[in-house]
Amino acid sequence: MLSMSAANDTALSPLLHNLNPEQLVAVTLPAEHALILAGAGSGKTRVLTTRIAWLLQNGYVSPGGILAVTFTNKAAKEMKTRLSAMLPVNVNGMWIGTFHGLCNRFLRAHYKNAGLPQAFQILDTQDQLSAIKRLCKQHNIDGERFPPKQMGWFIGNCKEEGLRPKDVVASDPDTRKKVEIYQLYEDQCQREGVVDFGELMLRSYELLRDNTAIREHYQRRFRHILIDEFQDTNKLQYAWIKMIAGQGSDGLLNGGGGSVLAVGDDDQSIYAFRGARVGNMTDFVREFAVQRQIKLEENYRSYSNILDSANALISHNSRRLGKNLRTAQGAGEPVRVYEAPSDFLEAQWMVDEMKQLIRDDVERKEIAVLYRSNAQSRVIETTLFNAAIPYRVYGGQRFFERKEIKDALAYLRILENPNDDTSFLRVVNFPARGIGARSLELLQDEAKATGCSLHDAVSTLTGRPGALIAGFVAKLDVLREQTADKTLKDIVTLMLDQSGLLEHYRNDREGEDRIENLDELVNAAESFVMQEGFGREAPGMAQLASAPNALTQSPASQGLSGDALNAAPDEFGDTGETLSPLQAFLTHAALEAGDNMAAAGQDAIQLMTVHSSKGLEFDCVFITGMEEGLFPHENSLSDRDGLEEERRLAYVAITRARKRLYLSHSQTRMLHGQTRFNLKSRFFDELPEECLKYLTPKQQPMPAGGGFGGSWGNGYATNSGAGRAYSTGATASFGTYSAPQKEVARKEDPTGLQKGQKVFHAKFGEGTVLTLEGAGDDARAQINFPRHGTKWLALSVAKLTPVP
DNA sequence: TTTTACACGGTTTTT
DNA sequence: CCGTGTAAAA
Repeated sequence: MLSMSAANDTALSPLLHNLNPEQLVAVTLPAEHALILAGAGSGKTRVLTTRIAWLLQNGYVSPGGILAVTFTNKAAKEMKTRLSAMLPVNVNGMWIGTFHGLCNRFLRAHYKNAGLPQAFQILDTQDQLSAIKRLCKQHNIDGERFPPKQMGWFIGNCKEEGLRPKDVVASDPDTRKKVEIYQLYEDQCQREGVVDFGELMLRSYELLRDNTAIREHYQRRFRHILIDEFQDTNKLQYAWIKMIAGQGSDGLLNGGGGSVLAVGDDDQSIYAFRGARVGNMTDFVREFAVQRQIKLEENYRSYSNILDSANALISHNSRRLGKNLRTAQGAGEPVRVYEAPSDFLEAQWMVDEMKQLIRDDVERKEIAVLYRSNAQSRVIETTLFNAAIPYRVYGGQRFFERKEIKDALAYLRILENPNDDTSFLRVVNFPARGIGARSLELLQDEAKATGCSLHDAVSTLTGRPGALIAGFVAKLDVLREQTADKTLKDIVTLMLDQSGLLEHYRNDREGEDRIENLDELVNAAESFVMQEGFGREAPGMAQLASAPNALTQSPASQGLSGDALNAAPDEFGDTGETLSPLQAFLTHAALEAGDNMAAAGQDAIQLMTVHSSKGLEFDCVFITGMEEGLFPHENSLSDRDGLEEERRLAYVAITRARKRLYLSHSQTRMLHGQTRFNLKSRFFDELPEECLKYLTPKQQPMPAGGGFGGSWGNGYATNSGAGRAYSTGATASFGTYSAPQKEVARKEDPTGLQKGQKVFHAKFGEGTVLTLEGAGDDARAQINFPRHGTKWLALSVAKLTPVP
C-alpha cells in the first residue's frame, strides 16, 4: 500500500479520478516543499483537498500530522466539508483553519507559556479602536495629531512586521510618541486579558520562536503543511510558516520540519494594501529550496473569449511568475462592451439586459454585478429595486458586528472576565442608568491610580455616582452567580433579560429588528452548543484528543497508532484545561463575524465588489464602472505597483465569468454629490479586439497629442437632469443603448480646460487632464504628470497653461 | 442627558 | 450625496 505508485493509485483510488496530469502530479507529490501556481478556475481547492485525502488514505500521514491554512473561515469550512466527503475522517479534530483560528487554538493550548490568561478574549477591529480611544483619553493624547484610527493601523502594521514597541526604530518625535502609545496599548491589553487579531499571530510566532520544546514538538508533528492563497500571506504569516516548518535563515531551522505545499496565484494578488506580499512566493522558492513548481493552467470555468481577454490583460503586468490559462471549451460568446452616458443609464441598460437573460432562463443567482468600490452599488440597487428584481449585496454589516449584538456580547464578556474594561465601558450606561461621562472619568482615574480594573475600582467611589455604578456591578455579579451552572442558551437569555437590553428595544419604536437579532443570538448560542458538542464531550483541545481513531473505516487506520493527535495535547498537559461553552462562544463570535450577505433571497442577482468576488464564479458577469479614476482607481495610479494591482483586480473580475461577460463604463458618474466625467478605462485597450463586441459605437482612441477622449452629453451633467430621468422610471423611453451617442456641440468649459488636454504646470511640468470636477471656485482637475504622478489641482489656485 | 447642528471625508477587507 | 463623529443647545 505504502509503496504504491501514483499511477497505480489512479487505477485503484476513486480519489484521483478525473484529475488532469498537472493536478495529479500536484496531488501525489512526494514529501517535499513545493509551489503550486494555480490559475483562476483551475481546480485549486480540489487539488488541495484531494492531496490531503490522498496522503491520509495511503497512510503517509495521520490526521494529526496535517496543517492546512486558509485565509477565510469560508475556505476552511469548504475544505473540511469536501475532505469529509472523501474520507470518513473527523475534520474538526484536524488542524485545518484560518491563520487566526489556528493561532487561537495554539495559544489556548499553551496559554501559560504565551503569558495569557486561559480565557483571553479577542478584540475585533471595532473593539481595538475603542480600546485605543479610551487609552488616548486616559493619557491625554492629542487625538488630532494621533487619530485613533491611524494608531490602530500603526499598531497592526508593527505587529505584521513582527515588531514590538521596543523593536520599532523611531527617529522622529512623532514616531516616538506613536511607539509610546503602542506600548501603552500593549500594557492595557495584557492587563485586561485581551488580544487583537495581530496579537494572535505575533504571539504565536514568538512562542514558537522562543520556546524550543514547543517549536520542535510542532515541527515534528506537522509532516504536511498546506497553505492556501499563498500570495495573500503577509510578512508575519510567512515567518510563522517558516518557524512551524523548521525552515528559516535565523538559526532556528532544524531540518526536521514538515513539507510545505504553497498554493497560490500571483496574478490574483489583490490585497497588497493590507499587507499581503506576493514576494513571499519567490522568497518561498528560494528559502525552502523548492524543487518543484507546478502550474495549473487548465481552466474549467470559462470560454476562451473570456479567458483570452483575461490573459491579454494580465500580460501587461511585469514581474509575473508567468502563467497562461487555457480551456478545452470553445470560444463562446464575445465579451460585450457597453458605453453609457451616465451611471444611471448604465444601470438601466444593465437591468434591461438582465431581464432578457432571466427571460432566457438564466437563474438570477448566476448573474453577478461587480464594481470597484461600494459607492457604486447604490444606483444599481435602486434601479434593480424599481424593476422589482430580487438582489443581494455582499459585504454589508455582519451578524456579530451589529451594535445590539456587540452590546450583548459585551455583557457576556464581563460575566466571563470582570476586568474587561472595554466591554465594561461599552455597556455600563447602556441601557441608560444615569451613569455619565463625569462619573466614569472619576472611576477611570481611580482605576489608573490603583492600577486595577474599572470593576475593582468601583468600591472606592462615593456618593450618588458611586452608588449607581456599584449597582450596575452588583447586578452583574448577581447575574454571574445565577448563570454559573446554566446552559449557554440560558445564560444568553438570562443576560438579555437582566441587562435590560431586550426591554430597552421593546420600548423603542424602531427596535423590532434589533430584538429579532437578539433572538437570533439565542439561536446562535443554542446551535453553537449543538455543533460543537458541548455538554457531551469535553470541548476545545480535548476534542482533539478524543478522536484517536478518526479514520475508523479507512484501511490506513491501522497505521495510525501513537497518532500525533494524542501526542500533542498530552505532552504539554493541556488537555485538562477546557474552555467553558461561553468562552468558546465568545471566541467564535470574534473569529467568525458571521455571514456578511444581506438577507438571502432564494434566487437573486448578486452584487459585490471585485474584491469580494474572488473565489466565486457565475454564468453571467457584469463589470461596471470601467473608467479611469475608478477602475483603475485614481488612488492607485501614482505608482506602478498600484496600477498593476488594479490590473490584477480586473483580471480577477474577468475570470469570474463562465459564459457571458459584460464590461461597461459611463461618461458621467455621480460621486460625492458631484457629477464627474470619466474616460473609459485604459484596460479596454489591453483586451484583444477579436474577443470583444461593442454594443455601443466604439470610442475614438485618444489622439497622441492629447485632445479629446470620446464625447459626452452635456445634458447629463446636472443633478436635476439625472434625477428626473431617474424618478420617472420610464424604462421604455431609454432607447439609448442601441442608439448612437448624440454628438453634442462641444461647449467651451468656463475654466478653459478639457479632458485629455495637455497643460503645463510650473512645478510638475507637462501633464494631461484626466478629470474635471466642480465649477467656479471649486473647480478641480485631475492631471497626470508623467514625472510626478497624478495630482488633483484646484483650478482657482493652480497656474496652468494650456499646451497646444 | 438627550437632541440637533455642522464639519469632515469618502478604494478595496479578513481575522 | 450621505453617513459618521464631535460640539453646542435644549
